[in-house]
Amino acid sequence: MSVSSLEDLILKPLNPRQQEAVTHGTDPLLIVAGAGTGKTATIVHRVAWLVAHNVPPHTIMLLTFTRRAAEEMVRRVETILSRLSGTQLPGNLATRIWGGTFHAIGLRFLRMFGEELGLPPGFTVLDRSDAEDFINVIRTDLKLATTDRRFPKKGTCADIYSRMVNTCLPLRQVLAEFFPWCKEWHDELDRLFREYTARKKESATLDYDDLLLAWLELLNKESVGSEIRKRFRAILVDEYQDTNIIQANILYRLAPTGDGVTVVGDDAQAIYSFRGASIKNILEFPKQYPNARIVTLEQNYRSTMPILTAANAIIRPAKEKFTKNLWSEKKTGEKPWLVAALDEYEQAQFVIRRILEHHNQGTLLRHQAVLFRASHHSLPLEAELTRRGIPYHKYGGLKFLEAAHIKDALAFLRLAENPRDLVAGMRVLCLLPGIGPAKARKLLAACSVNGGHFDPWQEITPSPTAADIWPQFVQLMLHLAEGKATLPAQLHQIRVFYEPLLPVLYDNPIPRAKDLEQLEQIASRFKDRQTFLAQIALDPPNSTQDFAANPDLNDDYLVLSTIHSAKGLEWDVVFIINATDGNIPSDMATGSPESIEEERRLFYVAVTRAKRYLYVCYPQSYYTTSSLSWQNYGIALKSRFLTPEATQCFTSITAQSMEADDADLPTLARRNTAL
DNA sequence: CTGTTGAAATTTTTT
DNA sequence: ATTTCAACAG
Repeated sequence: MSVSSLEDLILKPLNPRQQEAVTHGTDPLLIVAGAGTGKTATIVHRVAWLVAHNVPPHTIMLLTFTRRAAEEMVRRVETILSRLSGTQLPGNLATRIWGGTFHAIGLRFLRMFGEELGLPPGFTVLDRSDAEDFINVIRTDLKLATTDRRFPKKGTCADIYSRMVNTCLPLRQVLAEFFPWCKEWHDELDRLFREYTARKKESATLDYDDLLLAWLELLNKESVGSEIRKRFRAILVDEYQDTNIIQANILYRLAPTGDGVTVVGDDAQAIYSFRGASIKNILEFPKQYPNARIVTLEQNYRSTMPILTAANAIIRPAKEKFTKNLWSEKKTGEKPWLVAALDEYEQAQFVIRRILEHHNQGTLLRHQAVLFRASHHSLPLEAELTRRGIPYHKYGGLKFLEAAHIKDALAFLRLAENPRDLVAGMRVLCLLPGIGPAKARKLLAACSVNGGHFDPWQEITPSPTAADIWPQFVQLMLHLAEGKATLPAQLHQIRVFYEPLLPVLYDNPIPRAKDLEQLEQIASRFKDRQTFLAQIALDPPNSTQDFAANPDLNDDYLVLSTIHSAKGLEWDVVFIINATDGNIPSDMATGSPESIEEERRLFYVAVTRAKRYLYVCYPQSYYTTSSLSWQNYGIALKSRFLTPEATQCFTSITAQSMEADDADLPTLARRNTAL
């Protein structure tokens, strides 16, 4: 096939603006892509275009926000190219394009060149909760729990630390701006963080933030930096509005001239400033790269016009820099609904009723989603869904891997991989009867000498209570450290040792044991332990609790998601619940004008997820669920973002008026028999 | 030093 | 409802 007809085929499905972006040359390119304007398609086709123009896949880097996004894009590029050329492309593209999150790709380079920074080859990655545990260990060591006032919780400490790193601001300023209630602890926190940094080095562990910092450091090294730079001819960054300063620096160090750089984003959808993301990155891209070209995509392919009108009205009061006005060819459609409910219970009833009605009319459950600001907002709804046997998957909530017993099992593996890993070591050792934090510390000190080995443990009997189990434990660790067994076999051995401990350690040992089996299953898909551990730290699989009452429905489930986790996704029917002032915007974010602006964008992101039907619901009062509750506001108002102008774009109703007798409420079971 | 119990405090979103 | 901390028994 000739190049020109290949070009035609790549460009054919695209609109003129998208084509412009796809065919753009090597000067830096900023694609300002409004919600639903075919951003992913544009990136995918641009990569395909590059490959078709003899840019070798292994010289293309595709940086995305989630691992899943990267995988999907690379897969789509592959599909396009193989369909168009009619032949199989040389090699497996997916493995040849450098696709992944900043963190994942950073890790890849650190595995290759980490020694240049003095990183030991077996270093392990701490996920968020590991980092918290680590901080907690140090916090008790430093005896920061004084009696007069309470020290911030480990999670808050980790938040503060991470914010400090990702925004490159001094601790004092971070506290003043984002954690004013912790200001008085400045000196203690400072000591804590210094110690944390030092101990991470000692234990050969990197947290998420370190992955970025170390990657940047690598790029700043003359030899490695140029070695990495010369490997790449094209670098594409998705969701650029949600990158932070370090990430922008990484990009700059990867391609100082901006040659071959494409960034894609939407300043109206910047919602990750709590993670240190800086909207300046996208706004100042044209300044940083003066020869940059800007292409704006405004034609929306996702939603109907009435939904877009509402979305445009919601974002209008924001001070967007790259003004966009989304439009669609789908002129007709139902106006979105603004639903007032008496309380959360009535809201849940309404939502479920509507979901079932849409389902009856042929919309699968998985094409419908309920979105909310904070993970716990969905709890009343979940209770009701469970009661009625409606299956759902929740995203952004608790992860499968965060369950204590799963973390335990993984800690065995991590410790075997890196005997110096303090968090994993503490975790594993404290599981054994008769061993607490103090003994665990001593034992870890004994085995962390000369790079770390478990041999010294063979000579020790740590305590009478542990006398029985200790030799077995040491055998297990020695065996795992040898690394001869396959990964599933290793996990199996861990299970044999660990499962008998479950009943002593936790309630419900039986379901937990089942989870361990499942973990073994998951592990069988991975080649080696190191990859498995890294993947699982960087990309924890979302727990998919199956509440399916009916096995036929196992493959269809309603989606519940936080708005943050809904980024980039779309559904036919979208419900936004708890759209009250105090939830959207969240009470915790009303401190500064900037954070209120971010909440507005968050609401905008939620609204623009809907393709055909949109319901924005708000309960007018809250239950004072328990007298213990310190949040017992009686009356709630609808979100301040639902201005009169925005409200006009909705049909206002009350949940009650839609609610008929419970008797004619459609049920999943009844409809099921009809299928 | 470990493991348990009860009282007190408690700020969302996630790679 | 959950997490943290202090006090106390073994």
